[in-house]
Amino acid sequence: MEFRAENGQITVTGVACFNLALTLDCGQAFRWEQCGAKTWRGVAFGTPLTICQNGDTLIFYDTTEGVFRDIWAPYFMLDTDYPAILARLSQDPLLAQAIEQWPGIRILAQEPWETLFTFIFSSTNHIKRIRGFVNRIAARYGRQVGEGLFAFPSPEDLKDVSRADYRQMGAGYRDAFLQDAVARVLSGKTDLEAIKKLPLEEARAQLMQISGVGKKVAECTLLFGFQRMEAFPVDRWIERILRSYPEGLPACFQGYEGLAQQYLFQYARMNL
DNA sequence: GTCCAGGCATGCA
DNA sequence: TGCATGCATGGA
Repeated sequence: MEFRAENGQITVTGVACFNLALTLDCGQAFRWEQCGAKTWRGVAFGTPLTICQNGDTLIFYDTTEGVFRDIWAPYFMLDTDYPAILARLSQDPLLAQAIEQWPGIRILAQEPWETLFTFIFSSTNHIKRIRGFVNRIAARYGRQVGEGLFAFPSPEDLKDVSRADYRQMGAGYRDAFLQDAVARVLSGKTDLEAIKKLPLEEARAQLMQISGVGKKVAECTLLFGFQRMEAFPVDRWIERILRSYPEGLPACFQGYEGLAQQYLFQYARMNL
């Protein structure tokens, strides 16, 4: 990855296999808004960002080299060799088709807590509604970090939020789930830092101790929040597309099932 | 009005 | 272990 810093912005050139709009809007993250033809605005790790893509060039506005190195390069996985990974996934004909149709979807390295919380809310919800709820939560309980921009609230920030509060904000029956997640993390019963280091099976089992977290939400948390590329969330859409794989997942997915899953998710939502 | 959504917990066989 | 059902809500 090559980049240069000037005038308070970072310009990264020669970025291969990257589609900013698809990556920010494919249903893995819910806090990015399009604010121009090629420009998006959002917050991650308590840090606001405006970002623009022009071909294979990315421009990060109002940031510094330090913040770029510490937060945004890892968040967008700019050092990951996507061309090599996608070439391998393309050995599968259906995935090759999905990649050709929607090239440049990347996995975002999101915060574990935010990922866990938002995917607990995601069950039997549309992506649009998830976005609305998550942004309401951030605006009400998160620290303001810019004009109309809020950090996602920490478990500490949410410690006094009642079930009635969650209901009032539209959580529906998931109110108790969200409260349980906050309580477990605050009490240390769920240790997200420790889970990060566990083997996949154990990490999943730990997450599933939280009420409202089943296998699918756990896999989403592992994939999007812990960068476990071998995690494979199965929702209603993936369930449908799995009929195309009666023998199970192809060997070429090995180690990157989660990235393959994100392409299949896009393919299924747009084509089925 | 009807159907559905990045599911899960629970009860029952 | 596997299947059926209820769950809140708003977008399409």
